[in-house]
Amino acid sequence: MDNIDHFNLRSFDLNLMIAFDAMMQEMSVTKAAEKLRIGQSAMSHNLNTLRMLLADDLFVRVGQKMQPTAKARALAGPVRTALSQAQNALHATDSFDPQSAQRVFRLGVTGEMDMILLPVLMQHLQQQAPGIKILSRTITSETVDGMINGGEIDLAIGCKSQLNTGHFGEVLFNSEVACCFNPDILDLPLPMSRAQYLASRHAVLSQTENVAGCVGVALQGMGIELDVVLAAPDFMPLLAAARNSAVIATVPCRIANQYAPLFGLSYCPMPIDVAFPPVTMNWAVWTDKDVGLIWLRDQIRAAINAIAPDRELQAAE
DNA sequence: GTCTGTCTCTTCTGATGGGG
DNA sequence: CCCCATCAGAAGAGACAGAC
Repeated sequence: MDNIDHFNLRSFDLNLMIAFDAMMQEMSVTKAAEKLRIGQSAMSHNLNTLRMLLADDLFVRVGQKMQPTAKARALAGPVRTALSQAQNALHATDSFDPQSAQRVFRLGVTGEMDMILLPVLMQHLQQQAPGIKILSRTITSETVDGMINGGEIDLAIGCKSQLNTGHFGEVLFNSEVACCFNPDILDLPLPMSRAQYLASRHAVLSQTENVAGCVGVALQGMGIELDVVLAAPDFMPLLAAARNSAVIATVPCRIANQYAPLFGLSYCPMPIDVAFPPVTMNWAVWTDKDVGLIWLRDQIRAAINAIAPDRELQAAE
């Protein structure tokens, strides 16, 4: 604690970190102000103060939205962790020792997070909490409310930003997708063009009865029809299909980065700019008094931060 | 050492203008 | 038209000096 620069911290109001965190979640001065129950001008002033203190624009206006700069994105994780730790220090009424704790945590995760988060999270837990066990349950946007309300799962991680009242939630990262294909079967360049993407046949994720999947539905909203020939609730069948047939598997960038090379697939960013729902973490209000679960929540944040951001995706053969 | 009055600074709101 | 930045003014908190 002796090396903390109290002089600099004196000029940095903790509320500015809260304002920054709200901006990262809302990507809008107006919405962030509403979230913190202050006026838009006060929020704008907070942002301006942050810009001066950190010598960076932090958020730049692009059309109707505020886009975070590289520095803002780099600060997002550490700021959220610091706020969480401060909150824990103020509210914790019990103690939790990860090294000695013996406990089973029940995580509700979507297929995507199953494959992205759990390998990294387990690596963290093996080192820091050898007595902790994870019971992973598959969730969908339809089942998550009932499972978290019924106590079947402790935390829910996936693509659903709003649960019923009585829950806390936060955005972990924004979903971006990549196109994976077998270069021995499909003669496509890297990166492929929008026209080449639309002229191909597709394998997409779908957790509903709709064969168009979340990608097809998002494109339908833009007036674009995708030729979907395979819809599956998990990503492995999509990548396997792309390996064996002339289809493009559209999957989250993190999945493409980690798993496309294992299937011998080439991949590149999706050539159409589509806004998908962000990946979120949700938990019931009562769990906020559970220091063990708060600790796990912070481990999940750390694991997410340890995974390369989607924006780093480059076309790869 | 404690209390009180005054000044200064910070942060807020509401109004308004400008950019996309 | 929506949203952000900026300005003027108000309110509250903190710093400081003087009185007791």
